[in-house]
Amino acid sequence: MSGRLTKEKQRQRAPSKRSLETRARILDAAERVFAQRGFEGASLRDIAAEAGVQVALVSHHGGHKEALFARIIQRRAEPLASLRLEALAARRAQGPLDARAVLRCFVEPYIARAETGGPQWLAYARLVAMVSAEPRWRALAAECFDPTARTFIDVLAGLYPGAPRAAVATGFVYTVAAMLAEITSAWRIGALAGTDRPGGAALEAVLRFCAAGLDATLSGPRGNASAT
Amino acid sequence: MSGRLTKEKQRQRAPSKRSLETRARILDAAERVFAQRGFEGASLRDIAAEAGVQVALVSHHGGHKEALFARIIQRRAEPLASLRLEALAARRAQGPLDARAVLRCFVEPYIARAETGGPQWLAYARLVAMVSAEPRWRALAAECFDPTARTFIDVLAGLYPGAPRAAVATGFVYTVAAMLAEITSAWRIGALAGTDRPGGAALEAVLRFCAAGLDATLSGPRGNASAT
DNA sequence: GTCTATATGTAGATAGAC
DNA sequence: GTCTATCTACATATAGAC
Repeated sequence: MSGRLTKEKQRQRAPSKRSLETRARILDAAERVFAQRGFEGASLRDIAAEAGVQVALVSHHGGHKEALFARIIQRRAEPLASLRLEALAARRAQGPLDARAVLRCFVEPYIARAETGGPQWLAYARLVAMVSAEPRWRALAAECFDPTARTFIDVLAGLYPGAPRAAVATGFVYTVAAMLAEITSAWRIGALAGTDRPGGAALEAVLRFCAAGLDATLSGPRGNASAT
Repeated sequence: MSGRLTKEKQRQRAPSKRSLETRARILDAAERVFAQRGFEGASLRDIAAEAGVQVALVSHHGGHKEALFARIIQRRAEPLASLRLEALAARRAQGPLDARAVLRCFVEPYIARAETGGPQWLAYARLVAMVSAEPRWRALAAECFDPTARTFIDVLAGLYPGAPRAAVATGFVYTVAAMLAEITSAWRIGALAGTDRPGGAALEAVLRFCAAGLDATLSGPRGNASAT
């Protein structure tokens, strides 16, 4: 009897290698299709076709549509959060922080993967932009992104003791917006400029803009709206 | 015969007052519903219900779904572009420009209406964020937003003669991203900060952050990625 | 201009064979 | 775990009465 139970447990807990590959293929396909067509615009049939499997398999591995979407966000949000927090800890060990260094720990893991991590990370970047912007995903965003965001806001607030926490949060959200725009609107920058930027410049561009913006927001005199 | 023709033309070109009101009600309803549920998530039935009319009437006034969406974007994009260009011309007449003054001419007409112009302008702000982010609306964005954007980029480029145009375009796109984030992610800023910001601070927050970021991007030495 | 009615397609979900 | 087949619901769009 115990032998039979163990066997059943093993069957539940150790999916075959083939099954795991299929599941990953489905999640990757869903990531691309959701990113390209939006949540409502992507049908399970599109996703199945992209993954090269039958429609029913998508439901089987992904659950219902909304659960599938949440699973995709969570799948990369967790390792990404770890990378950011590890970068912050490592940088802290090296010496005193400034705003640029803190922002770099947040931005760099994301930009580096979106630029060179292949189409999956670029697709994921689009999904993050969607989740951050649409109120529909408020709970998902809070679950996946807020803990790390709070940590970074805390650290930044520590660098500017006089600044109100709302101002720190504002600057942080603008930074995230610029970072997401860098990824999802690179085409528009190219179209408006008429020239291509050199590859690899994205991280430096975001850091330069946002570190200066944040510093002006948090260290300048407060409440003195200029007349211009 | 000419009398009959004239009468027909008049019928085509002078819709009744009631018709115009119905059309506006439909466009307003569509603006809210699209903003709340996204393009694909909003059904013509939802829009009809929101407007208090029959489904077929939405098609009649709005055309097919995609045309209806484009119409909504265009409806406010045109007056908004005029407001921005007029503000720029007026400010120019007052004396020498700096980056902050230029950005203010772009940002202020939008932020002011999104903050105090009622739910329609807030809904429209969300739609602009969608159009700016999703590749699907690339052509619409180019048509509605690019001419004004190019004008502002030209003016900014004139203020920083040494800066590459790609850098100016980058800073401008980050500014637009921050402005849109201010509108569509105010809830998130509040959630992360734990406190509400004072009303009316949005314009000043965006200007302070982006003017400093732009100045650092365009006036600093180029190509010297710091080690931190 | 506005309504009712409906044509036609496709969505998400699942039951059940293998 | 995977596939076939199908259910039910709702989408867009339009024809035609009033």
